[in-house]
Amino acid sequence: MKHSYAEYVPAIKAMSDEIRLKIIYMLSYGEMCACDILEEFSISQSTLSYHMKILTESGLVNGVRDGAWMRYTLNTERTNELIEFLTGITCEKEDCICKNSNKIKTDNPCFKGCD
Amino acid sequence: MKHSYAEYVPAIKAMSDEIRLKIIYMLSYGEMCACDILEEFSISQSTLSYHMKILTESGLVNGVRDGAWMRYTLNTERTNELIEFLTGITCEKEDCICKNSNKIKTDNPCFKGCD
DNA sequence: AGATCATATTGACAACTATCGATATGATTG
DNA sequence: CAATCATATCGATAGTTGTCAATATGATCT
Repeated sequence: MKHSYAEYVPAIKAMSDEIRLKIIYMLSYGEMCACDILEEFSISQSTLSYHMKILTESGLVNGVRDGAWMRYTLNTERTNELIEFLTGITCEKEDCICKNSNKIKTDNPCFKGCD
Repeated sequence: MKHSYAEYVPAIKAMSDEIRLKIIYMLSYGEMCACDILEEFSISQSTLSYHMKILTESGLVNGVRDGAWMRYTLNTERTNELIEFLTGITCEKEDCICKNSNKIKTDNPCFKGCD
């Protein structure tokens, strides 16, 4: 497997913040505009804008203008790619999730594999 | 699903660095001592020690003393848990990896699911 | 015990991050 | 077009990060 670690660093960095992690989770339920996201946090509007920029520039989140609003969605293609990457680099050998975690195996119809 | 985002932030942060990502990948192939890891990078010994501390304190990596050496292994239970968490928060709805990525589904015997 | 090897800690420092209030931009609405 | 609403950018600032050289600790081996 060929990995370009540096390529994924900005996306991982984008996820390494509690606020941004929550935003990702919120967006996993569907599209939201900035003002709706803002309501969920006690941060200033400029701070949210900063976080949204990091999320969109990392590719994890798509933002499109809709009139005065920004409509944000999760870029699930990108998040899936990231999870595949992380699965790949952590899951090479014997202790792999694919052999040892029956929990996710039985609970989830999604998890596909490691290598 | 109940998430404690803050709980995972240190581990994600630990992965948000190219050097540490590579170390994780190297450890996925099996145990290594600090001096072997050091050889793969052009950083000072103290800098590696700093990175290993972040990795072990995040729980992603186990370190045990073996005489003068430190033997490091990947904590796959923890990495699996993290991947399950990330899968969970990004994979709630329609565009989930479980429905759309045939690649990982067919390639990998591991990926289990989302929710 | 003294020398040596492997790793950790310390102190310094430049770069980066998260935050805010203030201000700017861009769109909508009267 | 003026007012207003939604979002972005700017400047300042405190805190965090990654790095190194120097030093300390801890183990091994004469």
